[in-house]
Amino acid sequence: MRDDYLVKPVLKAMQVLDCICSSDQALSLQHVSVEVALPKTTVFRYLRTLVQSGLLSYDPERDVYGVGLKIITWGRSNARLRNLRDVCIPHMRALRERFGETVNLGVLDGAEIVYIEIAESQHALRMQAKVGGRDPAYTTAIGKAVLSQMAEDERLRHIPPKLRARTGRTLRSLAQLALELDRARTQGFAEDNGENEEGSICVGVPIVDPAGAPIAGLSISAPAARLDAARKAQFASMLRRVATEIGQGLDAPRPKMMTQVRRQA
Amino acid sequence: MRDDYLVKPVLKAMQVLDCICSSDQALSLQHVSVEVALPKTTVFRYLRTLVQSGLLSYDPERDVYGVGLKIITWGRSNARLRNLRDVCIPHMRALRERFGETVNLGVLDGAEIVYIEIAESQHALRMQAKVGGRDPAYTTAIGKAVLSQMAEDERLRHIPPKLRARTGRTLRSLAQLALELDRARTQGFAEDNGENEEGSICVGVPIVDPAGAPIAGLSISAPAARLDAARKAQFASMLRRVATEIGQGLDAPRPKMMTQVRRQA
DNA sequence: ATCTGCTATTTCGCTTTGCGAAACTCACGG
DNA sequence: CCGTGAGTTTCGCAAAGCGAAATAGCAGAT
Repeated sequence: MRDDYLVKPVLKAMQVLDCICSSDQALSLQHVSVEVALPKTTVFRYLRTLVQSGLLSYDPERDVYGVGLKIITWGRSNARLRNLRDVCIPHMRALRERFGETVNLGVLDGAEIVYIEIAESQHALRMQAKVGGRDPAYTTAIGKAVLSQMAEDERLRHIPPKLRARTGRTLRSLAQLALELDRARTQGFAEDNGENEEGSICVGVPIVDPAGAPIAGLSISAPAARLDAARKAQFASMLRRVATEIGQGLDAPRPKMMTQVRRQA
Repeated sequence: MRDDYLVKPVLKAMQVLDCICSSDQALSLQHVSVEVALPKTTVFRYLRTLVQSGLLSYDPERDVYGVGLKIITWGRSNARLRNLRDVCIPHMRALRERFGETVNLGVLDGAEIVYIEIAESQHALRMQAKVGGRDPAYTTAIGKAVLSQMAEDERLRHIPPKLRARTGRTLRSLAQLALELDRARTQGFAEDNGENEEGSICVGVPIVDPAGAPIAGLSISAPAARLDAARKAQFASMLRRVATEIGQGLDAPRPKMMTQVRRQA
């Protein structure tokens, strides 16, 4: 969707917002200004405006801007994902209880997988992804599972032009990746043998909605030491069963809309 | 912080964003336009711009706009809160194991308490607040605990002019509330006897940082049937112990800043 | 105490560019 | 086949966003 309808102040303000929200600490005007490469005055105005809107918080003591609480509220309130999450959580908990390993739910965003729910293993040694965290799609089991369900052209839009190696095992070429995805599609699940994180193995399956679109992926991850071939196969078949069940339990892709207006201006 | 430096396009775009993010379903242009009371054309431009920035998602199939994934990522990445959460979570889990009831962590935002972490009871009958959810400060144990630590003038800025009754028990007058807050301060914990949710009882304590500012509150909630006076007292004393420990474990309120610039423009 | 170098604010005039009414397109559904 | 109601595009005006530069405020250093 290219566009001549972009409002520049908003675009720039969103850059500023992104800069602050992506940082792990509150930032000063100066800092933000150089980071987004916009004039100090401009950034100043945006920061004030964003604070006013409740998206950012301002600490007058230290003259720094941080993430506002409104965003935290929002982060949890995406209907489509909440629905997905609500459906998946019980299954994920059950899988964790049964196998004792971490279960991850992720969706594709551009070329990245975003984890939207995680049921953590109770083992002391466990994978530590975070809800909201991201990994390249092509290095993860979830990502590969989702990609494997896509048509060639669609797929390419979710793979970066340059495959960067995260570990020694990361696939380097598109050809290798295509092969791997084919294999994943035929066998019904994808694997990640330490391609994303050294020593961490994942088995992932796609979740496809009733219309056949792969909208998310489910995986179980564990340290290589705890995951031999037999256990991996067991995980895979269990994941597949769960994923198809979930897929059928999802809203058909045409929910109701626009019943009435609520809030006032 | 009143301001003459507000950029109107940004302000209005944030209204649009808020409208979508606060809704539990994706919304059409038309819908948003009437809800925020801005001309169709204007809203159209903002929506496009926000999609472009990755804050909103667009479903061309149904012509509706929803919350973008970026926001979910952001929601989990507030340094100050993450720090607070990281410190609190183990304690909260421990409390839940020990007492079997739901433990809530909330911070004050304006006149509301926002729950930023919850350790849920395993009882079938349990309180069901959600992370990111909000309640008026003056009706909750966490809110009252936090308010009780504030000076009179500061406090007033976090109490709405009109106290609306959530249940038959909700305090109706500022005088009553002031009395209750005084009691909370002297006894070191606050109570909510079904004032926020019928049949739900809470015990809450403030978490104060090393500088003495009440930055959050911790509470245990349970159905009235499971929470007699003795158990309530037990919870309160345990909560107080935990809260002081947490308070001391927090960053002293003057962290380091602005070491160097990272991302490029 | 004064200076110095930093930062956040404020001013100000230019003209960019955001605005929204109205015209247009397009897909349904009667 | 035309009406209805949605999203999209056009267009000309002047509101208002812009950013250089001047100012103020606050450190720590001299």
